[in-house]
Amino acid sequence: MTDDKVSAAENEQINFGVLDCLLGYKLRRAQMVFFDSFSAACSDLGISPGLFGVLVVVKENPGLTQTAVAKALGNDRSAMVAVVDRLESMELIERRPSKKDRRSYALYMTPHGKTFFNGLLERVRAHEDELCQYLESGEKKQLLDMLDRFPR
Amino acid sequence: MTDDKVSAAENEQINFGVLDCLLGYKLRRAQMVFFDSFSAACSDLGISPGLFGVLVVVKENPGLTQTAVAKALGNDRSAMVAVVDRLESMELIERRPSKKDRRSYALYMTPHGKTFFNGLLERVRAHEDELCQYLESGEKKQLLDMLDRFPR
DNA sequence: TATTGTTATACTCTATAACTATA
DNA sequence: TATAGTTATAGAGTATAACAATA
Repeated sequence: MTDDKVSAAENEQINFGVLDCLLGYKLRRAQMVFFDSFSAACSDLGISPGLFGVLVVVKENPGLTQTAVAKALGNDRSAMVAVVDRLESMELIERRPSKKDRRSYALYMTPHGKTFFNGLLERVRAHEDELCQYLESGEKKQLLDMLDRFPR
Repeated sequence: MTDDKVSAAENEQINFGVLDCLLGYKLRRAQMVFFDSFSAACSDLGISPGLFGVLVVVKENPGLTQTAVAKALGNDRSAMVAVVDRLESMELIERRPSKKDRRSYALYMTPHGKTFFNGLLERVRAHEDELCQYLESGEKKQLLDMLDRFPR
């Protein structure tokens, strides 16, 4: 196939119709970009966006139960089991038996987890800054503010 | 459990730490809200956000191949097979043998598909407007513009 | 050789229901 | 009776590799 003679169907621009003004579609596309970028930056450390969220919440709120972390992040508590298993096997967080309620665990970040998290956070910030180059000064704040307004 | 005496761990506000200023996290949360709203509005019609995207692209670009639609929407062509099967079984689109290339199909929306799409679009617009109540005048345009700038 | 549609496969994520031990 | 963690399970969604037909 030559460069100056490609079929119309291949060369033609796609018409996205109503998708071009649908927030749901644009949010999904943008989120895919961020997801891929995050993965490229952190997958060699074994951390996905979902695992990162759990790490942050456990770090900032030591002693929370699995169910409380799941609720905070909008996940189901059944899905937390494998996540906590994995983060515990990486020795980043630990389950401690709750003293008040023998049904539940209190989650804590380990000392190694805190060190690991510092390096991880550098990667995450770099990935974030990389993508924020497409925003003008002040726009990131506007964007975060708008995204925060959609109710859960 | 009484209302005025709940445990600190349950009542305490969660500290989201760095997540509060990470676009990737906020985009995911917002997208989940839109996804759930879309599903609530359209799932009884058997249409998910992903199927809707395919419908729009086929409607606006009659005659595209499956691979071209997949590329436009950022999906893998192998995933298109089940999607087109389903939309064809709903008699919304149809595969026609391509005249130029006997390997591929040209995709078209059926007359029934066009009628169906009009009703579907009303639902989608209502769902979009419902969520846009949380944005001030002019902000939706700003938001779409910013989301569009992140490169694919 | 390369590409289209297809199949098989697998992996992640997510959601539901049911079980146990505790409350 | 209700809840926490767990398990099993199933459904999306997504990605890879390979194949037959065709280019």
